[in-house]
Amino acid sequence: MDNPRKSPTMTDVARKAGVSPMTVSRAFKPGSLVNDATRARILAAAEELGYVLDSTASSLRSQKTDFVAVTIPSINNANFADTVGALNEGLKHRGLQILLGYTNYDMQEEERLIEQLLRRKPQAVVVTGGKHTPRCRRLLTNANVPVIETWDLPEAALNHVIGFSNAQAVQSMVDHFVAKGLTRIAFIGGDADRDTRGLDRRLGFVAAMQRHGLDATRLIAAGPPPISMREGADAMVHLLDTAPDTEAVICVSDLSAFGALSACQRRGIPVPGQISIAGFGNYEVGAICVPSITTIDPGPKEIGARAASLICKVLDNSTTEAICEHIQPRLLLRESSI
Amino acid sequence: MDNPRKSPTMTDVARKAGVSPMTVSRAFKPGSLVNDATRARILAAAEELGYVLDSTASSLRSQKTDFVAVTIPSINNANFADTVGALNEGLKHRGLQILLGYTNYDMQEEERLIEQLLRRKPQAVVVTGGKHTPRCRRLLTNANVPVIETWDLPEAALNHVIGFSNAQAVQSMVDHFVAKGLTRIAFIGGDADRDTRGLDRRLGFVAAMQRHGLDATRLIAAGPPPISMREGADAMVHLLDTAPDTEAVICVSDLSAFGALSACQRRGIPVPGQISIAGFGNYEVGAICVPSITTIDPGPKEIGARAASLICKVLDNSTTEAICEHIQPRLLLRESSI
DNA sequence: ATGAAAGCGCTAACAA
DNA sequence: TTGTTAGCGCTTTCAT
Repeated sequence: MDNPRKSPTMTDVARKAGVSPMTVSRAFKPGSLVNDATRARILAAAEELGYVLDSTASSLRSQKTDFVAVTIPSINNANFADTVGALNEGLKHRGLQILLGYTNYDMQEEERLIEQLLRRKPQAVVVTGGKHTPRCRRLLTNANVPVIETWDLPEAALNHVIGFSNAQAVQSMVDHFVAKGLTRIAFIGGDADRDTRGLDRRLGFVAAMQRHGLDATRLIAAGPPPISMREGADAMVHLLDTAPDTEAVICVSDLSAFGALSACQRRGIPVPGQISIAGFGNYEVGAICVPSITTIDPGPKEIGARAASLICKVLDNSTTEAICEHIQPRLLLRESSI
Repeated sequence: MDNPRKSPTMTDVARKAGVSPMTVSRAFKPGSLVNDATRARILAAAEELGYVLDSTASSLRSQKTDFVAVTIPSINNANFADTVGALNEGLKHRGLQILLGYTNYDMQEEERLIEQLLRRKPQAVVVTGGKHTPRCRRLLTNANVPVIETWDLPEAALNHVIGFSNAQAVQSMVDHFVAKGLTRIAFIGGDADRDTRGLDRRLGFVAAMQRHGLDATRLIAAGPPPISMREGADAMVHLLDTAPDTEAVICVSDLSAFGALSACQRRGIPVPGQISIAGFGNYEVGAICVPSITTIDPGPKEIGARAASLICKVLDNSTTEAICEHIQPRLLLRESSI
């Protein structure tokens, strides 16, 4: 037996198969010209030796890592998970492997993460959101790879964009409620200084309310993101205590909306009889619960799928032109709102 | 201007800072001995050039990739997301980067994924579940890196294990219901041939029912995994139609349990008044909804945190001894069961 | 269809 | 504290 700590290399396989290392390399590359019999002999030798191709060496020599770096605020969020899932689905056929990082809704953390991920020399970068630290922007620009900002419409795009306006989406929800005759409308969201998409939604709420000449001060800050069900429930309790005449609540996400709904149910407050509730994101819970929750579907999977297509296109053509694709969020009216 | 397509290398930085490439290398390695002034000069030169360390080359030379390969059935599952999140948290301080892959509850896909991930030469591998194709087992064994199987207690462990018995956990739930005097108990889960943890839970249900001398044939197959809220709701409708005298339902996860609960609410069937419901996994929805859902908490974060600790320990000591850590799932009694 | 030579960018090992 | 040499395992390039 040889030393089990040392893995076999192409040279070992080549010797065993009676060919040169170069031929082994070709045998492992799908589209290349190797005699069928030779290839079979090589693959058999490799299997017998337990040989596994070393992508590290391959990447260094060919200057192609087949990595795509992706950052999302949190791993435990079904919306971002859907985007990453669709992205992965669209990339894996090309042999592209996602390198995933979590920013924890923090631009400083994003900067650290991007710096670390860029060292792996990804062939494309997909980030969530359109706001970044100056150094992060510099790092991404210098990297000379396609960058896609998602889930937002940045003021100054780094490169490509696949997103939508969070503010506008919420404005359409406010318009819907106002058209139904509701005027005392509240917003439940996270603290303003972290989650920029959540902040944009709040700003959209305030802008729309002011446009309608309505009171835009029923703003419940539910703490630092992520704002999930528990935070939504607590915020609703607070709202019911401080502004019991509220007619409708728009929540930063379906998760907090479901929490808010549950808080109403525990207090015996009919939804939508006394209060209408709306969320954001079209999470599964909002479609299944009773009453189902009115929401906005920003198409998380579509964002991921389009990002994958764009990456593939750019890597083929090496197109330099920056693309900006707008996703149109859909308003889904359900039982939780009149 | 130089060609923007070509990134600067250590040699470029070294020339600019007036030192040798080796000193630049040391300057970028946190714990190493470089004159403070020299290091400052080097980092300034690097920043000015927009230099980013190339981990690919570094990994090849040092034979340390700082990758940890992780496979989970689905990205869109809060339990596995919690495990990966805790794993990431425990690894990032050491500079270890997770390489994540999704098996889609398919052992063939897992084999393909593991083969691809092993080419990246990870320094440890964490897989979900204890059942794998023979070739997958061979690949993992040959890789000569620590392997951790999680979320299960494998019959024949590959190496390390951090898990629990899915069957036993569900048996304890059955015992609880039986002790309460319930006898007509059903199980809602996915088709038997894919999700092995789900299958184990079903087997645990059947074993416990038979041990109590009860009818174990109220098994609703909700289709191929992932079984989520929609599938749970549909399965509950089917159950209510075919076995309306059922007193309790145990679901393969809290998501399907919540779907089942919603189906009952739509039919006006009181829970737990007429039917008790239990889930698995301690997802947030089950804690927040009304009534809250009785469940089993298998400690997803604890699994991830322990896996991270184990990896760090093994990479330090290069301990060869295989560890098997049992997690004790906790029964959480809530409002959905009497 | 196959092989030989060279080198991707970095760091281990040794030297000063 | 810093420098020199060599080479990690593979693939590009050129040759046959």
